[in-house]
Amino acid sequence: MPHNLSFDTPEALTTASRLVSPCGQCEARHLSVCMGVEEDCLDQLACVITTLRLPSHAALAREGENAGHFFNITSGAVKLYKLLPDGRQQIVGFLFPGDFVGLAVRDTYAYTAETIGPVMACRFERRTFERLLERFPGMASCLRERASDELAIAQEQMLSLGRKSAKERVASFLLQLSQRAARLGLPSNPITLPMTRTDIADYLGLTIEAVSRTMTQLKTSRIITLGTGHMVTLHRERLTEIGEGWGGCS
Amino acid sequence: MPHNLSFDTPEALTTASRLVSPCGQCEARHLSVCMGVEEDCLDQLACVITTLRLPSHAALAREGENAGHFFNITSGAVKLYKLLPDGRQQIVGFLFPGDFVGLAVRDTYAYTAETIGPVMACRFERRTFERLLERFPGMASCLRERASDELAIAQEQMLSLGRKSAKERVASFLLQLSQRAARLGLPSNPITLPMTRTDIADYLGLTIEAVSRTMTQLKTSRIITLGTGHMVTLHRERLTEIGEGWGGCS
DNA sequence: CGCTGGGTTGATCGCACTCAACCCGCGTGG
DNA sequence: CCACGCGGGTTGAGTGCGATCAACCCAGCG
Repeated sequence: MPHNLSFDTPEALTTASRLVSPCGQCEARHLSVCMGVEEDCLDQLACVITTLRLPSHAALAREGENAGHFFNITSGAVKLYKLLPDGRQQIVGFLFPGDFVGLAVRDTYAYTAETIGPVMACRFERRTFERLLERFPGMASCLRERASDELAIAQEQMLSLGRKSAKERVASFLLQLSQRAARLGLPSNPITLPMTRTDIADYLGLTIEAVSRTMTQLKTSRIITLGTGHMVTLHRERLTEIGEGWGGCS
Repeated sequence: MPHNLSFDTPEALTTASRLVSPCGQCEARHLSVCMGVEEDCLDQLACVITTLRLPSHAALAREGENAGHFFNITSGAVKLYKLLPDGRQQIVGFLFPGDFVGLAVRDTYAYTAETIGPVMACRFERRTFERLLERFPGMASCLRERASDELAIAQEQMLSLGRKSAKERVASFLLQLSQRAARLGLPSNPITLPMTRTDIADYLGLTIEAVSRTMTQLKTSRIITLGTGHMVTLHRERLTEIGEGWGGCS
């Protein structure tokens, strides 16, 4: 019996390259395609999944806590952040539908995972999930690929944080969001920022003021257009030039 | 017939938690322990491995090139770095014996991997390696763990780059090196820095001058002691306090 | 109506960057 | 033998980018 899940991005579920959320029976097809699981084994999956419907600012996992679960985001967005004792905060990643919480985890969570707006997610018992991976090598290799992708994104982010100017960081961040939107089957040019300026700042290693100033600077330079809501239109050529760091001081 | 490999860190090979370098026959025992490979399948591994003996400043992989190989470091140290068009450089990781080059890679290398001093490494054909992973699920899950570890390190580094002061970055870097030395079976307190100040700067998102100043500042504060060569003695308590960012302005 | 969260803009400050000089050890060659 | 260049490192003086502090705007909401 299919339940009434509503996906923000139905297109996401049709891209075979992504490991999408196996919530119950209704995504059986996708599981078999994406995770290398035979159709007749799906019941084993369905019975170990808990479907979560979360409000804004809910914590899926907390830094330092015992890592008992593993999540897959179904809809909405999640931020992963680390804290310093005095309250300084660094967001180490944003997760969107299809992404996993718990890839970089051994025994305790290394970060707090908090929802940005309402989120739907699938939750697995960690141990159960490990056993599933043993049974279904396709799932395991898929997961390995995803971990690789995350690592590549993290390394790109290290480049931003370590060597790029505020303008370059904002530019490459917007382009990154645009790419992720495209991968989710959403429009890649007028993009929507699901997170606040504070979150962007905490991701880019800047202050909220610096982000705000940089955005208006990009706006007045006609490199982006700020629309209603959190819509942003990107003028790719010039934005790419800046984001990739072509000696840009301008 | 065992060949005359000399390991910088023989102790490394005895820690079952690490996936050590399977160069030829002589590490058969470790393979079977660490990679979940049956002893009688080792020939399959041995025959697809190329043993490399590299000088200083040799490139194992170059950013943007086709990712044809997969490496495991046997001895020495390697830096992974990304470049911006105008020459700015960010080191995204240091690799030591037992570590892999190519974890975060899909089709092309996302970084350049360059040796720091003489290095010995094992090289696999990428496709062959993928096939091995299919045959030996133990290897695959081991690799997944390693990717997770790398990701966790990367996230910790994002925190440093985004939110820590120069002093805090240097402190946590030294502590990180100390931990890695311990995992390799080397002394964890008087540690040796295998890399230059320039490399440290490019890893920490600082300039060489900032690194130098910070080191002398830590030295005059009696928090570290700079010895001969590239030896550094750490005074853990205070260094940890700084490195973990306890509001430290002092 | 006031309060709050999110965002923008202005003025000033300070940390790390930049530019520069200098030291040391080492290898090379006249 | 010394001169020289070079890579690696340290130290000093001045600058600038982004942080900090502060004021303000706006929309939503009880």
